[in-house]
Amino acid sequence: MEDFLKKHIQEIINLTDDEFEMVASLFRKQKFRKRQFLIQENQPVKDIYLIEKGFLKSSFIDSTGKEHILQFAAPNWWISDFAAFFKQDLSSVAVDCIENAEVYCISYKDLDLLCTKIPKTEHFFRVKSNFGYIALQQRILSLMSKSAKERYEDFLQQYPGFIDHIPKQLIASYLGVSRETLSRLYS
Amino acid sequence: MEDFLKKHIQEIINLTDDEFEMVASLFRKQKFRKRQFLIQENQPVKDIYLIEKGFLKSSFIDSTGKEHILQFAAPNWWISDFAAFFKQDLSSVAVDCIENAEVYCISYKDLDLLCTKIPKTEHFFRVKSNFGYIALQQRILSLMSKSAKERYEDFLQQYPGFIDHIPKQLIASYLGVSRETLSRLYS
DNA sequence: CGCGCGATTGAGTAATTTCAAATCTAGTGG
DNA sequence: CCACTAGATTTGAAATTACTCAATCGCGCG
Repeated sequence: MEDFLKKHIQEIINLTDDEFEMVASLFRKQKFRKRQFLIQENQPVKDIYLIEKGFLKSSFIDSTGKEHILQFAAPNWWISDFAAFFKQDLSSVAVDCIENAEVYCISYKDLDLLCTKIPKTEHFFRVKSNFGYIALQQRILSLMSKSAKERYEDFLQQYPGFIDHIPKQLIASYLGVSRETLSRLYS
Repeated sequence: MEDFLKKHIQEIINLTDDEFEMVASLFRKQKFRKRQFLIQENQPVKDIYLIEKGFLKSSFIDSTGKEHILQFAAPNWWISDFAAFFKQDLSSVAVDCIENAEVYCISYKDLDLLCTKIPKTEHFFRVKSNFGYIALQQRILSLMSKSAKERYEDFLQQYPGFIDHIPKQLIASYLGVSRETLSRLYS
């Protein structure tokens, strides 16, 4: 039934059926429509979300009103305002749907409970966090050492499935350039 | 004896004396001198390092030969080529000392062992990883949404202890601007 | 004292932004 | 099925920002 969840977790750890029962019981399934917000600015962040279907983004509006994309999320990716979630603070980042989406979510309390009851799940989330860290580090290096064109080509190569689902202006914002500049890269 | 290590870990988890014995037995203490490398490019990365004394940096040399600072590390900070370490791959990042340093290090195998034997330590490293992720996310936002001057002022405010230990040209590289630009900010 | 390292300054150049307008496209309601 | 519209992309031109290259300056350490 919760086949998606099971497969996702078993890419990293092995769980018994009983253990998985507990895991599944702590996740809730939710559906959202395009342009709908999962998290808006300045609100408590209860959950982190694992995407089963659809595309989402997390973004930050700066003091001049410009939107900066922190993250895209495709199926099998996690998304939230992780800073606010882990510090149990108010959000400074918004999360919304680029396409209709179906997600599994888990609350801070339940995540904590899960990690305490089943240490293997704590391992799962440590590994996920490590890889998230590594990905962000790569992105910082890319922002600092590469031209807009190189960053765009790397993006296309690294996430070939994204281009068909995400408007170019959002990709521009993710890459840290204006949409005009991105548009001019191949002209 | 390993008082530093104990204090550092107990900021996040509580360990019994026996548990701490095991922890301490898996860390090794090392000393390095200014300009000495802990990790050089294209080598296996055996360890991650917790700084007791001194200042270090991790940096990446791009295709044009320019150095980009990924991270500084002061006492109580961890440093390594985390990407290479967690993927057990060759380093693409170098780690070296800005000042003479004393560090505790632990190998991949021992870290794994520790997390398996004492689940609380896995929690410790998950929390550390989460906070590392959050810090990198903040840095990405800063790189994308702020001017060089704002980034510099944020840096000074966020890490007031660093300015006395780290040459401005390295700070410039960390902030993603040329040393000349940083020098011109207040003129 | 001299050398190496770090910081500064100047001038010209390259890259990207901003603002404005035009064009293209996909989805929606009639 | 078409027309309309909002969203997305492209293009142009001017302005801005930061970079590069080069030279100079300052200083602490051996």
